[in-house]
Amino acid sequence: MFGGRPWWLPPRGGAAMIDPQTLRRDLQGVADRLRRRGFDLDIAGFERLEARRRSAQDETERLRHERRTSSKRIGAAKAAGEDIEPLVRAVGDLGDRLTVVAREFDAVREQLDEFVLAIPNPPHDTVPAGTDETDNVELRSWGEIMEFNFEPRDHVQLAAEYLDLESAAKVAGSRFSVLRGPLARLHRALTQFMIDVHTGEHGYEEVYVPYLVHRSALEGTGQLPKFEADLFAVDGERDRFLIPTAEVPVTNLMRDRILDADDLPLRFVAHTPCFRSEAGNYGKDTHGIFRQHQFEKVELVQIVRPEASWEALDELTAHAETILRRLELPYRAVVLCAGDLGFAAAKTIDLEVWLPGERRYREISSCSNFLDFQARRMLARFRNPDTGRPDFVHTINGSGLAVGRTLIALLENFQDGDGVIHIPDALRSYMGGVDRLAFQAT
RNA sequence: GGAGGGGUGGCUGAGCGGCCGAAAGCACUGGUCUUGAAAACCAGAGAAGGGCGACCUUCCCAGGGUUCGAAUCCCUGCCCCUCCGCCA
Repeated sequence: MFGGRPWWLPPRGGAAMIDPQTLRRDLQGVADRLRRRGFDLDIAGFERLEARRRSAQDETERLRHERRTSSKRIGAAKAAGEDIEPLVRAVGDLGDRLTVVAREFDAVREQLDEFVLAIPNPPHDTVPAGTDETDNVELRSWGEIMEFNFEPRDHVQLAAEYLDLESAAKVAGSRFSVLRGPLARLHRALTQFMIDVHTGEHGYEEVYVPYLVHRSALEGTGQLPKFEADLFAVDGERDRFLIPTAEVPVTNLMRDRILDADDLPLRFVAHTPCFRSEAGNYGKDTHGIFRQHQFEKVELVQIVRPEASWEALDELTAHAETILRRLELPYRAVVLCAGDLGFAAAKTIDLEVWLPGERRYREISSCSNFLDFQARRMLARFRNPDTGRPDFVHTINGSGLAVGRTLIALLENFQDGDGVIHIPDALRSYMGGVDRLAFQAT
């Protein structure tokens, strides 16, 4: 009614993340769980806002009720042919008083929305304690780490002939890459292979989605409002951003919907470029194409009923692992500790592939269960047949896999010391049948 | 870019400044009937928020305005559809 709320924002009340009821009922409990991930919830601040909200809402609704009943009475009197004037006069400055308190109510609500939108998802109980990646816990590992009888090269050395970082820098700056010839084809082959496995064997529906999205979509999945610095905004008359992951457009397909329970679970796979400004990562991974402003990713998204989400996380993680196994790439799965969790995730399992060039495991996929955190923000619901009422769905996603990093892993793991890269069986049909690529390594 | 027409509940679709949270149909839930199901008939049922509760408030694309009172009237924005032009 008052205050400019941009059209692209979700309806008020949907703009929560933690269930506001839970927040009010068990503020201390929520604060305790959030502390595990290093988030300090301002309890006193919240209670102050809540107190203001309560009185403002109370007064607003009381005045509205009064206006409603008076107006009805006037209508009835008019219909009966009576004199309306005294009744109209009795209403007096009701409208003005209502305007004042309603403005206060709106202002408080806006502050509450802001407050609540900035609260991350509390970690699930099974998430290990810890503050950073050194506290993550390995769950399992797979594959033999290659022992070379020569000094393994890294991907930049191996692919030098077809990896043109100078040209990329010339046209776009640092952290961009140009791949040529067989390298570009290998990159494309990987993408096709991944999508085919997920659609053909894992039951995912392939979707093609926008690479530019509204602010509201990013709020829905949790990248905004807190992490605007990580995104590329597009200058122009409207608020649009390049997607940092396909998770954003794909998960938001369910925005503002009430799904049939029979339609769940939904499984989507999308191949998109991803754009990240990598602000705050200035000195990190500057070598090669490991960390880029633009990269390709095949993303898996599942929309499931609440009771099915933990099983779905394991399932989706296994789907991503399938790609690594088919490509014969050694990897391990680690569960992120509370302090290393992303803003919206309740639990995350990272897949880390072995990179001989660095002699260590590096992240190649990140699979998360968001519970109803994202669903609540974007109003994604299903009609619960048990109650007949709409309930929030749970959302899960993960990379299956990051294509550029898979390319790195392939080059580094399957080098033979003479500039020859062996192509794993699973990929050969996508490479026109060739089983090796010969590169002029430096 | 030019000209028109529209945005109403899970979906389709009526709607007079007060009797409209909103007809009707579909879908849904319960009941009758049936061995069971379907069909038919009867009944119920929108969403969000607040309150221990009786109950109250909000919501007809969004924002603003007129009015005692707005789904309905006015202004602005967004989106969709049709036609013309342009274009991959």
